[in-house]
Formats: sequence, structure tokens, C-alpha cells
Amino acid sequence: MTNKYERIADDLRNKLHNGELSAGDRLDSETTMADRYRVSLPTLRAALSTLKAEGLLESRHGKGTFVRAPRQRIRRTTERYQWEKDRARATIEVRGGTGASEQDTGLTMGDLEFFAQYDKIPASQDLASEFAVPVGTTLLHRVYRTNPHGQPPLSLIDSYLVYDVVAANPELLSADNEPWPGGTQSQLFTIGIELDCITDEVTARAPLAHESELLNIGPGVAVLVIRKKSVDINGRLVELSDVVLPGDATVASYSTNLKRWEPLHGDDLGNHTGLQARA
Amino acid sequence: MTNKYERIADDLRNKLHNGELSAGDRLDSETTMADRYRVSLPTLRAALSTLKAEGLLESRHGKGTFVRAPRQRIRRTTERYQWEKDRARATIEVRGGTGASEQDTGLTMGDLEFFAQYDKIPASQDLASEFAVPVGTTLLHRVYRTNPHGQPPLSLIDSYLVYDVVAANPELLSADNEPWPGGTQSQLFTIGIELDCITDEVTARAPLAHESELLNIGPGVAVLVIRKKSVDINGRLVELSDVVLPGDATVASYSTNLKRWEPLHGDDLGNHTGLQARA
DNA sequence: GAGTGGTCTAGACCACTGT
DNA sequence: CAGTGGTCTAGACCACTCC
Repeated sequence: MTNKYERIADDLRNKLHNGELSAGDRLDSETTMADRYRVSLPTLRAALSTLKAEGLLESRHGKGTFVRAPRQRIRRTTERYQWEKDRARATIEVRGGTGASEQDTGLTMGDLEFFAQYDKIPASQDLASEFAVPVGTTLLHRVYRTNPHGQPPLSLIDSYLVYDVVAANPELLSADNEPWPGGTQSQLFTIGIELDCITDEVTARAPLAHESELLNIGPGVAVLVIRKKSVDINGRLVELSDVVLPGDATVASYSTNLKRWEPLHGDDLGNHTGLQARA
Repeated sequence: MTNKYERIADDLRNKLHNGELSAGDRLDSETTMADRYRVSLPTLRAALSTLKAEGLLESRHGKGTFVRAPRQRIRRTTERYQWEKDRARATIEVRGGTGASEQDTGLTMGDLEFFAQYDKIPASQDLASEFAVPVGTTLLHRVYRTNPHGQPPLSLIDSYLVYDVVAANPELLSADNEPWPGGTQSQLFTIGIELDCITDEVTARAPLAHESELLNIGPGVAVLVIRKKSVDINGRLVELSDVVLPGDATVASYSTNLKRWEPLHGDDLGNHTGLQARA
């Protein structure tokens, strides 16, 4: 904490916590703050940039630096995986407006603008080993963006399938049929695939340049990256999605239900609650 | 991409991807690279800092800037929640060296140095609403750090319990009894609490200054934050942990098993696979 | 046009690492 | 000691926003 810019950042963080600065407020201009703290402009900007990375501040070019309102967090649960499976075989009327978007954002179609784009790519090392196919195997690559009405996207999704597998139904090869009623599991049903298990692998990292631009977050705001792996009832990975979500506007929720304890045996004389082992 | 520092960052990113630079390599000094790219030193440093934020580079004061070896990722699964519950009531001999650390890192005690610290705090607004108690209610605050043998910690854990609830067993009020054999669920068992469900709420953000220092990650490398909520069989939240993990060295894995489809009724004549609703 | 943040420069001094 | 990255300064010019 001997650094000037960390001290300034701490000072501003305090003002945010104790309410001296609150959501939407405009800070003084960079030059006036630099004067006030008696530091040079780049030093003050270093302080601001750490706060921007933490998602506390946001600066708008030509207007000023503002206290960021804590973003409404989108809750992403796994319940919809089962929900989607239950509807995958429903009639077209029931599947209705339920698109692939919902599967990964948890929002309903009515709230969303939908964008999808398909292309064919050769499997990279990474993807080839995930799908257990040779490197270079043709994959169907699907890109999804879902924006709530003109706002920046809530998620960037790159979905991959083995091309020869989905080619069994040519309707699945064109983005023109998106949003597909019932989502990905409904698409897979048309080629006889039933999912058994979906695993989310969650990591965090700094956004790439194009991600921070698309998601409209500062270059320092972290993103949550979910690699979603869909395995069918034969134990084969059939679909893989990399979902990129703004870290400050998302919470991924995962519940684990635990089995109830069986009654303990009366004749078991061990030490079940204490700290010391018996001699 | 018209910025100089982004172009430099892209150029270096390419060299990393095509193998021109590989893990452990030392880059040229900042002044040399600034000359080569014909930019000023601060500009070149801006390029490096974005790559450091992405976890691709790491600089060591006085030595140079190095290509970071992709960190071994620790896999954090939820299986150990059930595993821990199964052993919570076991004899002291069985619980053996299984400490609270394991619950949140997935490593075994043998690999770890253990640090625990307890104190009493009044409930903040946030925690009070989580526990459904009045603001200011006394909580037991437990801090855990678990280092693999002299290395930086893999996780920073802040655990909270309602003080009056755990006070039923005074042994639970002192860090001297850590690591408690069998972990938190075993501790809770001594005061008659059985867990029913554990929910992980996962978000991502930039690290705070002390977090990046403790975890030994650059100030830009994102962290994964897991708020783990343990609910007992009466539906009451009994324990809450905020777990901070280095984003580039962790993958949290969550599996959802799906129920098998029932056979479809033969008399159901709807459109189950096509795209068009029937007139 | 005045004020704002975004980018960039050309230096300076310090702290840390090796020999 | 020389070389490295970490911090800091005092400017400059540009792009954007609002009046």
C-alpha cells in the first residue's frame, strides 16, 4: 500500500462503501482529481483503472467517470437442462418459442433478440480430444448471441457438434432454422440422440478484446467462462458449448442435494463427535 | 484495433499461439521491445499488462518478463459434499486427517499446509439477509488458507456461522481445534445439524489487492468467487462460505444428471420433430 | 468551443536480481 | 555493478460530448 495509486484507489473505494459516492454519481474530472491528490494524471488514471477493473467505476468518453450501478445479475441455474429435456419431444405447438437461447441464458424468447451463425471448422487439438475424434475432423460451429432488446449481449456462445453426426438431419445444418423450437436437445432428438448428463466446467479470466467490446464491459472486468459438455446415454460427448458471461452481471447457481443420514447403529462404540482418538 | 498497444498485444499473442514463444521463455526487455516496435516504454507496458491480465505473461522484478506455463488447474467438484457428509458421523479414526480444507479445495491434508483463524463479527446487511437474522447479529467468522507445501494458497475462504447456534459446542469456537477431523459437516453434526442441500453461486471478478498478493497472481488475473450456502434439513441456512480461487488455476465442475425419457404414446399425433406447426 | 476521457511520448528515479 | 521491471512525472494530441 505504499503506492500512490493504490492509496488513491483505497480512498475512493472507501468513499464508495460509506456512501460518500453512490451509484450514478459523476466523479470529478481526472485533471481536478489529479490536482487534489497531488499526483500526475497517469498516476491518477492508474488508480481509476483498477476500480474500473473491479467494476466499481465506468468512464464515458467525453462525459466523465461515473459510479457504476451494481448490475442486475442474471441467475443461471441448471434446472433448465431438465426442463428443456422434458420438452424436447413435445409437439411443435408446445415447444413454441423456446429456443436454444434460453438454454444458456435462462431468459425467455420474448425478452431477447436472437442471433445465430453456423459454419464448419476443423477440430482443434482441444476440441478433438474433448470429442475423442482425430484432429481436423469437421465440426459444426454455431455462434449465438442473445441481446435483451438492443442492450449488449448477456452471453457469447460458441457451440460445437461433430458435423457427420448432425448431418443425419440436414435441417440442423443451417442457421436459417434458428431459433429452433425446443432448443438443442430438441434438435438432437431429431437425430435420435438422448442426453444423459450435462457438465458445466466453470472458470474465470480477463476478457479478450472482442469480448469486452461485445459484452460492453470494461477491458478489465472479468468474465465467467462455462464449458458445457452434453453427454448422451451412450456416454458419448455430443455437444460442447463455451459460454462467455460478464462476471459482474452473472451468477451461476449449482445445487447439490445430499442423501439423508441412516440411523447410527447402537452397537457402534467409536468416538463420533469428539476430537480425541481413544487410546 | 487501431491502438498501438492492442496491435502489439495481438502480435505477441500470435507468437504465443504459433509457438514462436513457449512456456518459460524470457521475452526481450521492455526497453528493447519498445525500440523494436518503435513505441514508447509506457505504451509497450500497456500491451504487456493486458497479456498479464490474460494470464499469458508474468514478469519478475529484476529478472524479466516470461511466458507463463499454463497453470495446472485444480478441479473442484461437488462430489465431495456428499463424500464429506457420509463421513461426518464416522469415528474419529475414520475421519482421520480429513479437514475442512478438503471440503473446499478437493485436496487431501497430506498435500496441504493449513491455516485457520476465528473471530466474531456483527452481521453485515448482506450476510444478515442471507442468514435471515437482524443486521448486527453476532456471527462466527472463520478464515481458511490452504497452501500446497510453501506454494501460494489455492483458495481464500471466509466462512460464516451464526454464533449462538455453534456456541452449543464450545469446541467449535476456537481455531485451536482446526483442522477439525471430518470438516465442517462433522462440526455441525456435534450440534445436531444435518445438511440437506449445498448451493454454489459462482461469479467472476478482478481480484482485490490483497487477494492478488495472497494468491500470487498478477493484479489483472481474474478470480472465481464461489458463495457456498449450506442449508440444513429444516431449510435453514447454517453455513455460508465465500471461496476465492485463482481463475487461471481452477475449474469448478458441476454435473447435472437428466432423467430418462418415458416412451412416447403411440396415439399422440403431434409434430414432434419437424419445424412447422400443422395448420 | 470548452471540457472530458483515451492514447502516447520522453524522460526520471527506485527496487530487485544477477555477477 | 549493470540490467531488469515498477513507479511516477509533465507534458502533448486526439476523439467524443454537450452547449
